[in-house]
Amino acid sequence: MKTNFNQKVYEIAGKIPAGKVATYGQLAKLAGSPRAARAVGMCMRNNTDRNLVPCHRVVASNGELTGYAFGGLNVKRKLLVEEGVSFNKEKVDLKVSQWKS
DNA sequence: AAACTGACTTCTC
DNA sequence: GGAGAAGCCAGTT
Repeated sequence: MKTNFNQKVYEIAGKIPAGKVATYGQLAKLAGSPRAARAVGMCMRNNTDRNLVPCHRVVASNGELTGYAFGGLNVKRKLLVEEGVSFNKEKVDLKVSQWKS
C-alpha cells in the first residue's frame, strides 16, 4: 500500500549510492519529517522489493544495522560490505560511509 | 475516529 | 560508555 510519505521515502532511498548508507533519521528528514525515523522504518518493513528500494543501505543513527526482511541482518551486512561500505565490527562506519545528500 | 504498533532517536541514570 | 525510559511519526487494526 503506497502512501505519499512512503512514496517519498522510497524515492529518497533509491537515490542512495552503492557503497554509502543513510540513517532512518536522515531519510525522514529528506522525506519532510525530521522526527519520522520510525515511520521510515515502517515503510521499509512494508516494502519487500529491494530491487526497487535498497533498504539494506538504511541503518540506525549510530551505524548499527537494524531489521531487514530479506534474510536477516547478516545478509544486510554482507550486501553493504560487498558494495564497499566501511564496517566497524557489526556496525557501519558512518564517518566514512554515511551518504551525504 | 481512537488506540496500538514498530527496521528510530535522544535524554537521563 | 552502556543500559533504561520517554518521545515522535506514519501506518494499520
